[in-house]
Amino acid sequence: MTSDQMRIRSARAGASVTITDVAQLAGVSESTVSRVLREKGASSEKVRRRVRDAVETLGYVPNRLAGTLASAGSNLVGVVIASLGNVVFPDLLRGVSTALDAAGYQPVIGVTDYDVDREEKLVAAMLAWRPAALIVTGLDHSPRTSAMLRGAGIRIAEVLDVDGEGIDIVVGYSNRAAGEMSAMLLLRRGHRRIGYVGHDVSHDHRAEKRRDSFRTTLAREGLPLVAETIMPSSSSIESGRDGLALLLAAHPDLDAVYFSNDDMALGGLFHCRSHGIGIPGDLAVMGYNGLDITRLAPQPLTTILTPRTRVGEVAAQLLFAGGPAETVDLGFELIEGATV
Amino acid sequence: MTSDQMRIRSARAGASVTITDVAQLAGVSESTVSRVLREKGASSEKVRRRVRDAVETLGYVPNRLAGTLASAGSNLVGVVIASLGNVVFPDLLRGVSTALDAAGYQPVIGVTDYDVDREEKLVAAMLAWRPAALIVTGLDHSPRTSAMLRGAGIRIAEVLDVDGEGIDIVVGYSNRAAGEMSAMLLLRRGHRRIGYVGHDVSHDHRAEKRRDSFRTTLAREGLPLVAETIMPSSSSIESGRDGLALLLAAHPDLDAVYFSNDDMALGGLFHCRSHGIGIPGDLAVMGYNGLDITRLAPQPLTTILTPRTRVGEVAAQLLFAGGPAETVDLGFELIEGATV
DNA sequence: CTGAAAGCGCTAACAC
DNA sequence: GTGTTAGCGCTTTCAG
Repeated sequence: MTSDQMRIRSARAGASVTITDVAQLAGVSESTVSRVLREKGASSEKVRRRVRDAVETLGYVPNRLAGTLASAGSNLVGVVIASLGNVVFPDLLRGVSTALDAAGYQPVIGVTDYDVDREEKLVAAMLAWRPAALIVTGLDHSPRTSAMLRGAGIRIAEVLDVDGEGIDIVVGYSNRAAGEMSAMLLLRRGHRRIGYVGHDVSHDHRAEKRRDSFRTTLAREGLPLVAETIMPSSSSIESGRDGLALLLAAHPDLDAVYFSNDDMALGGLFHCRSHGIGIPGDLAVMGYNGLDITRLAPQPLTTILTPRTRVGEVAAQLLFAGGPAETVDLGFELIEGATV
Repeated sequence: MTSDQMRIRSARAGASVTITDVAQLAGVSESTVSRVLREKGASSEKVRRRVRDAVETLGYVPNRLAGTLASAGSNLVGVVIASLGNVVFPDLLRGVSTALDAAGYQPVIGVTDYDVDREEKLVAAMLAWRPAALIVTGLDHSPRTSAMLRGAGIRIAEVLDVDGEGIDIVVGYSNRAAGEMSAMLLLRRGHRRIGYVGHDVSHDHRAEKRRDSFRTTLAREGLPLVAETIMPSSSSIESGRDGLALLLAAHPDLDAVYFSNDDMALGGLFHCRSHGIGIPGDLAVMGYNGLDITRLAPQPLTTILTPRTRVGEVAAQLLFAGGPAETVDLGFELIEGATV
């Protein structure tokens, strides 16, 4: 290799400058460079200076792959969420990201799209990076996923749901309680002919729990659900709008409708507004999540505000707090808007 | 160590079963296990079976750290976004995640909160994991960040903006063109006393470009911006609402207002509705982004729809397409709603 | 305070 | 087809 080739090689080497290169340039051993860089163990001011200079001129970026392999212990935290199309998850991520950041960890995210098999694959893939911990959504996993999580030897946080058995740390709120509270509110306000409009919840266990509990509560109180429309797609404004249209076409006499979440409810409100249906006079509407928009609108939606960002924060903190396995129910807040 | 201790150790070892353990149990060499697992090179059915069984009974999860270090080449892709509080970024991530997924890569995300220093730190941190490629938002970086990106030796995609010089791959749309188009539309519709309500754009270069171009265009057409209100916080419905209130208090005679984005514009609409200001009769309102809600509302907002999810997809694809450095302008779509 | 040596768990030639 | 031998780039004892 000519010296020209070498120059080219080192120029384009970029990220592949190694600790050996730094050591050579600084005229010290690799272990010394390592110590200086991690500020572990003592070192003389002179050596530190030389190492720092070498790092600078070489543009050395430590290879954490190698570092982690050698020392065992990465700062990666896997975060497996169900979707990015539902504000709840970005909100959750925001909390996670903030807390992880403060603790020096970095999130690696994966999106399951509510698919159990994808969750399984994702968890396996994350585990392969030997993350420091893992955050997954919900308590319902495939047996293999559960087995992997249990056997991973790292702390696991399951979030956004507390209705069920957790593996280690669980942070969330009760979707069942939310469903029940919604039913009770509608009844208390005197509504008697109640319907439900939902998205496809066959894979969204949390929405399913809300619906089941809502139904059960109504039945228990002697005023069972009159009718329901389940849209085959995931939740969206559009789907809420169309869902309500369908439901009302078949049951024009309903006096209240519970939606699977705020996006759906918003669609419902839009339908009513453009069809001259008075709210809550002609029809009461209730949602779930407490999106900013539904709370700030001129006619605020009656809904339940969930502390999802806080859930992310708390989960991320608990992961590294060294405490025992525990379930933290952060609760939720009923927003008595103007639509019920 | 007693056999009991060993059992305990291996039981809790969980993720730390190594390829050596598998090799031993299967009665083959480590390289054979490696080959079987990666389906590279030939192997007899018998051996494959034994290896698979061993993997299963041991619950072996390959360590990608080691794998990557040995083979050079991870499947991680760093994604640096500005925020999670603005729908644009989750939407972008959705596209990225979909495309990456299809290609067998995994996103590692970092959030800068519009802070250049945090961006610098994040880029360094991501580079330390030797990602296969990197996606960053915008074209405006600190000199050190730019240097790192250039010297990383991997493909870089800069997204959501095409107004400026890119490093490698650039996918987005022109914020300047959007600002200009908005100004021209308002003028064409006969508005003459135009104001602007924005969030703090000192770190949000894309919003800044829209505003500057909007202003410049108005001035060029001889009808300069009458007044503007800049809220000190990041964009939100609340801040748009309060911003418009302030602006109108000082300039009640405005006939149109351009907002820094749809969230802000929504807040403006809410203010108008609760103060009896007719839209677009008394005041025209224009936003930017084309959120679902603004398009589906009974009175759809006049705005510009940006293809952010597609941007994410295209960027992720181009990263691994092996093509040359290029800039892809995906354009945007003017949504002529009912508020102008 | 600093250096030498031995791995971390895996892949990649190269033999056999 | 399968095993052997070297590392990948770093951290970590353990000497000195």
